[in-house]
Amino acid sequence: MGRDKKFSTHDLWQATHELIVETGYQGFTMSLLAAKLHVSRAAIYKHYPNKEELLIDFMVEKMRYSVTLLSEIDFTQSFEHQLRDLLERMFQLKDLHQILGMASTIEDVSPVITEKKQVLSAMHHELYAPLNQLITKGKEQGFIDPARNNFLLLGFIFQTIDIPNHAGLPLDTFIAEIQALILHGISNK
Amino acid sequence: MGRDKKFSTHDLWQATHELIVETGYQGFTMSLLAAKLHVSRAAIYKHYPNKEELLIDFMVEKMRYSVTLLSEIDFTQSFEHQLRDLLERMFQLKDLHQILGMASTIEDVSPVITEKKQVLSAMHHELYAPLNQLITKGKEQGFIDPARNNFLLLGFIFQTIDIPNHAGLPLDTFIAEIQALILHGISNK
Amino acid sequence: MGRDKKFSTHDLWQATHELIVETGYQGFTMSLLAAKLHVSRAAIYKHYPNKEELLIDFMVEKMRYSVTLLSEIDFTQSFEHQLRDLLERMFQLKDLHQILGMASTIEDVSPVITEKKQVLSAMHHELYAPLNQLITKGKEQGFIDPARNNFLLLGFIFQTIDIPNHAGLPLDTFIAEIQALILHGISNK
Amino acid sequence: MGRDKKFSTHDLWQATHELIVETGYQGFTMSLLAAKLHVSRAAIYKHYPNKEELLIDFMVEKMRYSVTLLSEIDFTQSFEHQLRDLLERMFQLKDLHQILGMASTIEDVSPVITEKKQVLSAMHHELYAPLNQLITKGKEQGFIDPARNNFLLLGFIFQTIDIPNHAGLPLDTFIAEIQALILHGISNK
DNA sequence: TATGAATGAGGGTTCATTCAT
DNA sequence: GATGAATGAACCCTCATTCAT
Repeated sequence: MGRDKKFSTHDLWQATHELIVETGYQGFTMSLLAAKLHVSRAAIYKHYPNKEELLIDFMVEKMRYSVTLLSEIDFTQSFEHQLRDLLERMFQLKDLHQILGMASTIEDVSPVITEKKQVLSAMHHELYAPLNQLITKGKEQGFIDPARNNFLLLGFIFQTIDIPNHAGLPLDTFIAEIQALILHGISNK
Repeated sequence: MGRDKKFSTHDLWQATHELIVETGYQGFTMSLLAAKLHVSRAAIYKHYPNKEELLIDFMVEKMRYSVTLLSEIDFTQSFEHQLRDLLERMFQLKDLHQILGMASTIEDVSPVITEKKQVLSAMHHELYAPLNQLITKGKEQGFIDPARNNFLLLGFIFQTIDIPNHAGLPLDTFIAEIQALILHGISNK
Repeated sequence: MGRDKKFSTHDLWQATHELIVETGYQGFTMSLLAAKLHVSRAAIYKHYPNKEELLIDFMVEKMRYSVTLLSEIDFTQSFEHQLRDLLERMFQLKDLHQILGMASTIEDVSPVITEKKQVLSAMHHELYAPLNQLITKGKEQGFIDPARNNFLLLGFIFQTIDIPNHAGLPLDTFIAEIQALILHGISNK
Repeated sequence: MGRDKKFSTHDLWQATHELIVETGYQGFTMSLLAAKLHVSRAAIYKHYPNKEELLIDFMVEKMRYSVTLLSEIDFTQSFEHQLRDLLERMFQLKDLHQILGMASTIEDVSPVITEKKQVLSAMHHELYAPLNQLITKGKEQGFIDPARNNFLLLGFIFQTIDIPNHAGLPLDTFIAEIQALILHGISNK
């Protein structure tokens, strides 16, 4: 019963994803979202009780996907293969990283939000785990100087992945280049 | 003579800078800016006809400063010293880089804005010039493989500089680490 | 077995009554009403074309009941018994009186409404009839000074009945007290 | 400096008073209020940060005035004069009583509201004090049976004052009639 | 000149009502 | 015949901007 839906929850998240990437958190409005979905603003409130909860749920979902994706890495590979594997997966998560950074700016309009923000924060650590694991492995196997600060290396990798592909390289080449930069920087051997 | 101005253009830009770093582009409001200047909102409109133009001009000004700062590098130094010099200067411009990234999100509310955005975009290239020059030098002197794509290397350096200092390293150490990462990546020599 | 029974007009009025007492006219929403009936909002529109008409009809119905109840008084009783009888009946109509007071605030969204509001207004006079009759009787029998204004006495009785029972007296005692106040006011004999 | 005000705080309260009497709490909207003041909705927010605070402040002010007015009664008068005095004062406060009844329905949108609601509640008791005092005096002087419940008598007086003057009696006569009804009810002496 | 006052557009949200299955 | 989905108007509130002193 009831008439056909004009948009599914999946559509909603898809549009949310696009919009948040385009406008950022502060520029994200229900009007724009509704327009993207060709739907009235009110219709969105049938799915989510308010903007904050919509965004938080969206982020949690994305985060869950990210954590899963990164945790599925085969840890038995060689260091270099594992790095390559990781990079490829992180590429799929590209704007996600950006999106998740916005989580902290979501206002605590209800206890539900506060709670979900904490969940999100906790998942952030899970997200780092495989990377940390890889760095540790690199240190153990002599690829990385054990004296180096893990936070710094983590930040370095995250930042490097976000290099914009202004040169328009094919994805494969681009990833290979990124990997080379991460491993050896700009210097000639 | 007229009465004393309550705030100078310099004050205005100072306040704008602080506010934009604190709140981001979308969180930037004329109310907050006026409050920071201890001035009425209306007063700001004596200087600038609207928020967009104020921000664009602010960015152009910052950009001009950045271009100047980077162009003052001593090009006669060795590659490594020049890199270090450059990094230190880029560190001074840190939140600037972030600020300039917002330029594209400024709405084209008038042709003046559109035009100034183009000016800004053009200056972006000037900004890259010293970096590009450095890379070229590196290639000539055999530090960098000449086959490598300049855009990529540029992006790499910009991104690496933006690594957040979560580990809380002292600035000097931090810059040295950044330089090492740029030059050699995470690998052990 | 069969499906759940849908709601009857009686259910509708029952729920309307409860809801309007709980929330008042302005707080009355179709959502709340539908929830009380365990039915979709749309279902209610099968019975009534809009909120106003529903409420007006509800009020007319209640009014009809009230008129009937008050007109069934035995007019052959003594003045005092008749007063007591009347009071007891008016007590049964307590929240009704309150409800009917809201009628004037219903918006004239359609001519039908306007018309029914007039009907309601006319019935108001019928409602007063037994009371008026009683007052007249009281005047004839010397209980009430014939010079007194009937409207005033009517208003007095209506208001007195609406005294809130903050003291928490048992109903019987409460009615007796009300009657005493109506007859003799606060003065000691 | 700045241009002339289109409306003063006094105008605001005047309009608030009228509107709340006309529409009740739930029907009270900022749009209607702004319209009554021939002003934009936004302008009102220069005076009060939100609807609730406006209404609560309005009520507190009215309550303060009421408490003052009632507490200025000369307690040395005879019981009957004091009653008359009180009634006349309560007549001035007529719709106020109705207004204050709405206080409890104001939503607690901020701690400020919650606090002011408590203040209001406390003042309510102050408001009753002179009436209570009068009743006690009446009991002591033999005008009122000491066995009678004070709450009931209070309620009775409040309700009686709210009798609508449908008969259109001149105020003086009307008050005299009210007093007579309070003292002796409808019965002939 | 700088200001306080006012405004209109737009943001989030709710609600009566309509639509289409 | 009842439902879930969708809508538009209206609500409260904020913000960039203009007005008039």
